[in-house]
Amino acid sequence: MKISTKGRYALRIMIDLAQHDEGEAIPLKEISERQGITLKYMEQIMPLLTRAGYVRSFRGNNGGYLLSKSPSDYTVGDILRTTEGSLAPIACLEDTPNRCERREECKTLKFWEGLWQTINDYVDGTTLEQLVNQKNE
Amino acid sequence: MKISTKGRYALRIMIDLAQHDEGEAIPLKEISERQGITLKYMEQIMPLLTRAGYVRSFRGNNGGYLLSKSPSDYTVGDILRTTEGSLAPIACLEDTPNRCERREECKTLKFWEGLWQTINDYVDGTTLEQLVNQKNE
DNA sequence: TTATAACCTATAAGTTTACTAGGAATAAAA
DNA sequence: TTTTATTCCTAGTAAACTTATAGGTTATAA
Repeated sequence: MKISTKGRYALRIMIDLAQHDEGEAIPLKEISERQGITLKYMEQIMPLLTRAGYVRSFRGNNGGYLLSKSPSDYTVGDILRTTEGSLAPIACLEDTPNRCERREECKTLKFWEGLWQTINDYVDGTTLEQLVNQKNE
Repeated sequence: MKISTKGRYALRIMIDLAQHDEGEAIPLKEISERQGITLKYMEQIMPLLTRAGYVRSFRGNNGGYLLSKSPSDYTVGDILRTTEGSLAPIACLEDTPNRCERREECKTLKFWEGLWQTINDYVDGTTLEQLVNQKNE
């Protein structure tokens, strides 16, 4: 029951982009050095965020990435679902043909649906801006 | 971000034990047939529940398992944590030496702690009895 | 004594995770 | 126009994890 590095890194990358936004595209190389995440692995994560419209990418010299919206307009849930996929705790809940033949008599299905809902509510209740402004004691 | 079969099966096994409890030990073979879970795999899951004191096991002829408490005395969280391990969504949260050297400056740690808490609260808010009495529409 | 059942340990196939690698496309700057 | 810096795309891969199988040992009621 773990969030993978894809989701965790994506969150840190988005925070980094928010913190260092001065209007100029930020290359992954910079983020890689600050965050200690390998460039090549980040290159695999970023297209997910680009395709979702969460960042704008600029190729070529002086290229890099910029957030497309204000940090307050992203929920953490948006970012996690885009990179991790669905946060459903069991495959049965997804549309995909993972349905169980015991579905009708399943005593646990509603419980799992509730957990899924609870997780989604929580992750959608925090914005990227709130994380950026997070103070550490 | 998925619950594994260990946790899901354990829950179904506990429900099955509750539903068929008539004072006599229930052998895994019966549960296996009803639930469509292989006997050998269940044999690996049960000792976790036995050691946790959640079921009493009886070896030998006419042996099997019985719940040690009333279904209302188990939360789903108890059962899942016993079989799945901690429900922490990232390893950083656990005591184990998974701590990150960026811990002090981490903007996301509190968020993950909150998710963990939210998950634990939810799974501890449902009892085995409630699942047994679950009606399906 | 036999049958039945839990218990224990090892192994193995399949899947996922977390990368690594190499090159193609793009675009600013020299 | 050439160089340099960057994203993008696809493939490969080692390690870990999941989901079992398999075989044998121990315990106990009939």
